[in-house]
Amino acid sequence: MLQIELPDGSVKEVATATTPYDIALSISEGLARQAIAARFNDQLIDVYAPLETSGTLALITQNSPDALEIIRHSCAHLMAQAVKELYGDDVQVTIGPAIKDGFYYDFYSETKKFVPEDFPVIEAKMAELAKADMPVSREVMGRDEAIGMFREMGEAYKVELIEDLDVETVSLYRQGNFVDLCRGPHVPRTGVHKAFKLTSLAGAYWRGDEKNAMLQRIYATAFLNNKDLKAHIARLEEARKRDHRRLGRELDLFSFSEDAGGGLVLWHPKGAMLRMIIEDFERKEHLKRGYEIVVGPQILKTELWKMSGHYENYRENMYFTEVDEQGYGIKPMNCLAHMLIYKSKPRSYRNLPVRYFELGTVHRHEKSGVLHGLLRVRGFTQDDAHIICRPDQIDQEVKSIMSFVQDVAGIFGFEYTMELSTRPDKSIGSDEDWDRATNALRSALEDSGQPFDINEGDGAFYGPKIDVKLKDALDREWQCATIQCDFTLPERFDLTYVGADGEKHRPVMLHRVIVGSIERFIGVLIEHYAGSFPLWLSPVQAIVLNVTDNQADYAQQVFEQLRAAGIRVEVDLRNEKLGFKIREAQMAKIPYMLVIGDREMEEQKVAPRFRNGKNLDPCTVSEFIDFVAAESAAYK
RNA sequence: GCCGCCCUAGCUCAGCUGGUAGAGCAACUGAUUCGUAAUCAGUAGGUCGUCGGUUCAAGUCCGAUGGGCGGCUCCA
Repeated sequence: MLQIELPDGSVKEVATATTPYDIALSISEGLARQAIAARFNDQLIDVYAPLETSGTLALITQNSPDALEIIRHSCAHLMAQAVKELYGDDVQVTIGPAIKDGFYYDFYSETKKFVPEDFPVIEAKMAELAKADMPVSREVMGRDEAIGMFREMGEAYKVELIEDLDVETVSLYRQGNFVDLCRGPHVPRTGVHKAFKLTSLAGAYWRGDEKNAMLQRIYATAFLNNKDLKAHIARLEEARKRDHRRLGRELDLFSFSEDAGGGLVLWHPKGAMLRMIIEDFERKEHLKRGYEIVVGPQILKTELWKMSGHYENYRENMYFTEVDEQGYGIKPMNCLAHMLIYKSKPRSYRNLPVRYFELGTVHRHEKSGVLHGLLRVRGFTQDDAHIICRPDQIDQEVKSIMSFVQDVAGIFGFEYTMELSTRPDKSIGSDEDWDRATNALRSALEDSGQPFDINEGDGAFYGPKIDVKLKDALDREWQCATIQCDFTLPERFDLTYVGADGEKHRPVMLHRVIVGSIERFIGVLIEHYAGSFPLWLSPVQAIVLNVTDNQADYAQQVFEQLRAAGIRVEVDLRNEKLGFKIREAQMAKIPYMLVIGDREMEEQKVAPRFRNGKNLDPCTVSEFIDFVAAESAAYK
C-alpha cells in the first residue's frame, strides 16, 4: 500500500499502481472530470500515471497555474495530429512545445508549403478531433523499438531525436492513430481543448542551427475557454497600438527611407528633441558619477581594427572605406579611441580608475532580416563608457554601474531582467582573472537584490558579462544595459599604469552601457509610455489654443513668454473650433493644452487642460511656468 | 542571411474569377469666429514598389529585384 498525502494534509492509503485519476474519483466525480494532470512529489505527471511510491499529490485542474502550459503542450499534439491527418505523408513532425502565450509545432515538408489559408482548415480538423474526445494515452517503449517504429513511419526527425537520447526507454503519447514522442504530461482526453487559434507561420531551423534544414513553424495559442482567448487577442490588438513604429509615425518622431538605406534612422524634429533630452540627461548623470566625457573619431585606420581583433572577429559587421590608399574602418564600437586617449600619457595607480564616457555613434552591418524599427538598426548611438581600473577596483566599479542602472530604470519606471554570462569554451585569459571578474559581477548582482539568470558559457571570449533586458509592448526582451569585463584589449593595446612599486602593471577594462543604444532605448520607451511621455521627456510640453481670432494676439504673447522661459511649447492659432484643436493636441499626446478664450484674456490667465481630460484651475502664465519647472525637475 | 507573408494617393484601406483605379482622414481653397476629442463646401493628388514575361488586354497571372512584417540564426 502507498501513502498519498493530499494538499489539505490528509493522507490516503491506496494500492500500488493507483492513478491520480482514481484518487480524484474517490474524492468527487467532478474533480476527476476536471483533472488535467497531477503534481506528484513536485513532478508533473498524467492523471492516468500509475503511482509506484508514496508521496504528495496535487491534482491539476483548470484553475491551477500549471494547467495552461499542459493544455497548450497537448494542443500542439492536437495540431500535429490534425496536420498529419490532412497532409499525411507529405509532412513530417518534429517538435512542438508550449511557449509564453501559446505553443508552436515545427513541421518538415518538401512538398507542402503552409499558407495562412490553411489555418481554418487545420483549426476545423482540430475541432473535429477535440470533439471526438479521444483518450490520450501514454506508453513506454524500448529505445530501439521506438526508433524502428518512427523510421517505419517515415518520421526521420523523431528518429534523430531518439537516437540522440541517452536512455533505454522513451515515452510516447497516442491519441487516435496519432503517436508522438513526448515526455508529457498531457491532458487525459482531446475533449479538453475548447479554445485555440492558429496565429502565424514562420521558418525555423531544425534545432535552431542555421546549417540545418528549414522547418515550417506554425504558431498558435490555446486557452481554457473562448473568453480568455478573446481577451488575449484583444491584448495583442492593444499592444499593436503601442508599437513604436506606428507611434513613431503618428507622433512624427522618426522615419526610415528606402533611399537612405535600411536600419538608418531619420530623426524628425520631435524625435530629435526627445533624443536630445535623453542625451542631456545622460551627460548630466555621468558627470555626477565621476565620468569624463570624451569624443573619438567616426573612422579609424584598418590597422587599428586588426590590432584590436575586430578585423578578424567582427569584420563582416563593419563598413570600410579607403582614402589615399589608406584603409579605414567606420567604428562599430567606441573602445579603441578610448584606449588611445588612455595611452596618450603615462598613468599612475593613484589616478585610476579613469571613466571615459561618450555618446558614441556606431555603425554595424546587421543582417537585413534582423532590422526592427528603432530596436535593431544599423547606425546607433551608445551611451558608452570604458572604465580602466586596477584589478582590485573591479568590484567597486561594477557595483556603482549596477546602481547607476537601477537609478535609471527607476526614473523611467522600467522593470528588467538580468543575466550573468560566464566563461565560454573558447576564451582567453587566466583562470584567476576570470574568477575575479565573474565573482565581481556575481556579487554585484547579488547585492542588487534583483533575481538574475546565469547563462553558462555565454560570455564574450574576452570576459564575462552582465546583460540587462527591457521588454517591448509584445513582451519581447531587448538587451539594453550591459557590463563586460575585458582583459584582452588592455593586453593587445599594451595599456599600463605605474603601481606603488614603481613597476608597470596591466589595468582591466570594463565596457558598459546604461541604456544601451539611444535608438533602442527610445523604441522601448515609446512602447513603455504608449507615446504619452512624462512632462520632462515630452518633445512638446504644452500647446496654446485660442478659442477665436479675438485672442490671437494674447495667445501669441503667451506662447512667446513660455518659449522664453524654456518650455517646449507650440501655439495653434488656426481658425478651427476649440474641440478640433483639442482633439489634435490630444492625439499628439501633448501633456498640457492651454486654452485661451475671452475670459482668460481678460484675467491675463490661461486655462490648462491635462491630456487625461482633466482641467486645472486657470492660472497666470508665470504660475504655469513654475508648475512645469517643478514637475519636470523631478523627472515626472 | 534563411523561411513565409505583404507592398494601391502623405496615412488607413476598397478594388469579385485579368477589361487601362476608388473611399475616409490628411493637404490645398473658400465660407464659418464657433469654449474642452472631428464645422461645412469645393479642389488637387496614384506610370497600383521596381524591372521583365504571359495575354488582344495585368493593380489583378508568372519570374526576378528592392523594401516592409512575423519568425529563425545573430545581436545594443
